[in-house]
Amino acid sequence: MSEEIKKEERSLNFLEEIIEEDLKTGKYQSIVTRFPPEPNGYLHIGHASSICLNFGLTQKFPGYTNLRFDDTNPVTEETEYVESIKEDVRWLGFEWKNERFASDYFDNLYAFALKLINNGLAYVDDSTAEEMAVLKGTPTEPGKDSIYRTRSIEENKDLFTKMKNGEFPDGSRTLRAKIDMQHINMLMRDPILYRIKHAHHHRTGDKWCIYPMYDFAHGQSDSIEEVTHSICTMEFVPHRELYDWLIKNLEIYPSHQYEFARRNINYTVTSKRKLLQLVTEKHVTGWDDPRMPTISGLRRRGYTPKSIRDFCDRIGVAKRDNMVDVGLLEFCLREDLNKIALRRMVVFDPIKVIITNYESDGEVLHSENNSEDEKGGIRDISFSKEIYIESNDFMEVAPKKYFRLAPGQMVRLKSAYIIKCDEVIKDADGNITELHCSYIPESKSGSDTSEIKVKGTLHWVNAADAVEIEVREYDRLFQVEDPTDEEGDFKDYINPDSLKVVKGFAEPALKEAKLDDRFQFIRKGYYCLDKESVDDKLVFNRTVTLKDGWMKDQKKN
RNA sequence: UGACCCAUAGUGUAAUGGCAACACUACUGAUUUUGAUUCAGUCAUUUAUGGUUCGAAUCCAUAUGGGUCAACCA
Repeated sequence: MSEEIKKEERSLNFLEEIIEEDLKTGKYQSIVTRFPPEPNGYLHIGHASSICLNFGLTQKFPGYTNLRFDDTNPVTEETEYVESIKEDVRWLGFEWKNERFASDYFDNLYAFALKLINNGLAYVDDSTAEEMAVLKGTPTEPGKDSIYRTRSIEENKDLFTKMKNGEFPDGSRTLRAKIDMQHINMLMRDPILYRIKHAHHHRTGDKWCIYPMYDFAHGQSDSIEEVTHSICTMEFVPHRELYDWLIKNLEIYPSHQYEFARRNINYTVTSKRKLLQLVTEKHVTGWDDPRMPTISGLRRRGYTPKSIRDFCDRIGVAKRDNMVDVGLLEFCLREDLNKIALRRMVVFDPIKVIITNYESDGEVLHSENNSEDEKGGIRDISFSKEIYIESNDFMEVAPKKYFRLAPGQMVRLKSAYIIKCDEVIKDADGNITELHCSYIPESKSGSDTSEIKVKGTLHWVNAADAVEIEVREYDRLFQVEDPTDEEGDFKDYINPDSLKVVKGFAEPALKEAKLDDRFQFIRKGYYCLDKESVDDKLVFNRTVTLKDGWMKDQKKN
């Protein structure tokens, strides 16, 4: 209830305001949005923002959202990407009303082109790409008309038909809109509508050898689907004039384009071209490498859909350039994981502890799966005379306010007993080999009558049945906030320590881990099973560390 | 050297002519069988200058700064 109120009270973003106004004035009874990926790469965190926006709008207001693949360039697009995109959108928690492809509309688009030709608003140009570039002018100089601009309607029709019929080689001719070569907006200087590409299309096969350009497909597809609010990023602002020109001259359903600023996140890149480079040049293991900002990478890393949706919600939408701190993404992640992750104990860099006064063969203790979740239940953990603790949880010479184990100092073993360090055992070279401790029998977790107060609680594992696991510790992929803004190649700034593979000794309960489980290795971080994990070699990914105030203090001093 | 877009704490978003708000980060402190979580507190004269107005982050003008536009990519 209180959450609902909070939602209602939250102010609208500029797109929601536009929509609310459109609904209020009766311009629309309901709205239609679309998420329009090109199937030439995997979706990344930037797309998640667009997905949440487009689908979120039609959850908030009456209407629906289509998934439409912008597949007008057969040489770069593949079915593999279509499938991954669908999987990612679903995983994020959204369902589209209609699944469409721009290629579904190739016949309509061809007819639209004919209509423009018939109205004297499009012509076939025989210029080469180089000639066209010269005639196009520059942002500060007007362009010049092509000599083919004045062809007759009949000739244009004939030539365009022959283009379609495959009578010309690639690149030899284009169909262009006849607008204004002097136009201040470069996109209005007779933009190319169709180009010849004798290429196999992932859906239409070899039916076509001419393919429409983005500007002659996107807005038209919007219009065919009666999309009311076509939302795209700011770099398309100059395209809007052409978008509107085509809709007006084609006399088709008037969809409208609105632009927002794409979200940038520091310490990563979100450009398909750059991500593709990271994959093909093997800087990462693949599109779903847990260091990648792709949806599939984040998924494998252990991010939850909820945390990503929450992140997109929190960063909002506006029109100004931005660089969002990846720390916010991690905050959203931790917030969700804290509530759902199963607590487990794993020791990474073990040091043996012998509990000298523990006489029993061992016992089974109990620990809550998640102290944040009353319904999370408890699990068994075995305890005995020999255990491992983290070697950096012990210091022979402890500084002030060190709450961990040190000679003569007491700590609690999580869900077990309070122990005191009596003796430090070393080898001939002076390296610590084990610690001899004594335990307080009355301090057993849950039935503590010792009245001893300790400041520190350590995680530990039972030496006898600890399971060795592999842990992949991931860190940010880049060393600088904005790799594309630095001198030289962005790849020069890749963090060489973005992956560290370490060993861990886990409590046996982790053998039951499933791919969808989320764990918190107590006092360490959040982890999940990796898809490469097998029964006799468990592999975990570190999703994100726990916040570490102690470490921060240490670094300051 | 044109056109267009943008400018509010370190970061991201609010305030729609009337007390600059929320979240993250950072810093203090409390609680804690995770140095986590949780809780409490601290951190801005809204890019600049001028104008309109009883009153401006908001409207106007100019400047400054950042971004976009010259693919047969999307």
